[in-house]
Amino acid sequence: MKKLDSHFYNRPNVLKIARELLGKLIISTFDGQITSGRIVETEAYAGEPDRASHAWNGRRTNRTEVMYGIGGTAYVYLCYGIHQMFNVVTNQQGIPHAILVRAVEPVTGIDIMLERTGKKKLDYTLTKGPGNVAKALGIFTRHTGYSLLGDELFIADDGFTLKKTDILATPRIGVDYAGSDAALPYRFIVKENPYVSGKKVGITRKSK
DNA sequence: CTGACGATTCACT
DNA sequence: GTGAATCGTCAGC
Repeated sequence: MKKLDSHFYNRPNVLKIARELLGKLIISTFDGQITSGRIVETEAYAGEPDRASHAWNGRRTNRTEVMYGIGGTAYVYLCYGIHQMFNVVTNQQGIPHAILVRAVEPVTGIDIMLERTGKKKLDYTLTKGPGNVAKALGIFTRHTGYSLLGDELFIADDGFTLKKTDILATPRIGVDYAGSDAALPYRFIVKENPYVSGKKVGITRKSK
C-alpha cells in the first residue's frame, strides 16, 4: 500500500493522471472512522482553456483559488446547494487543473458509509455519482484545500491494476453548457463496473 | 446588495 | 420522464 505522493499529482498531463487514478484507493480517516473506496470513474478539468472548468478563461475567485495551488490538494465545492463534489487538484502552482471523482467501489467501512448516507443496505447507489462519493467518504466543503499528502484524506496504490482494455474514455457528464468542450473524452471509467454512474444498472431504459 | 443558477440526486407520475 | 430541493458563488448594478 503506497500513498500517492506530490510527484504523482504535480505532473502536467491531467488526462493521464485521471486515467491512472482508476483502480486507486481513496481513504478517509476522519474522526477515527476509516472508510475507503476504489476509484472507478473520474473526469478531468483542464484549467483555463477548458470551458467546462470552473477556472475557465482565468476565472480566479475565492472558490477556485485552491485549483491554482499545488497538486495533491482537495478541491471540494457545493453543487445545487446540496451536494459536495470532491476533486483532486493536479499540476504545478498557477495551473488550475483538477480531477472530479465521480464514482468509487466501496472497500472499507461500508457500515460507516451506510450511516453517513442514511441508507439501509449496500447497493450500487452507495458510491455512484460524485455527490454520493463525497457523502459516503465523509467529505464536506470545509475540506477544500486539504492536502492529500496527509493522513486524514489521501489516495493510495495497493497494487491493484487494470488492463488497458478495461478503461474507457467518454465525454463528461452534466457539462452541456461547455459548448464544443462538452464533447471532449475527458471522462474515464472502468468498463462494466456497476458503480460507474449513468449506466444501465437500475436505470430504466429508453424506449428505442 | 440582488438575482440567477449549478461538474446532482431522488421521489414521483 | 419530470421536477423539486436548497444555498454558496459570482456577475452585474
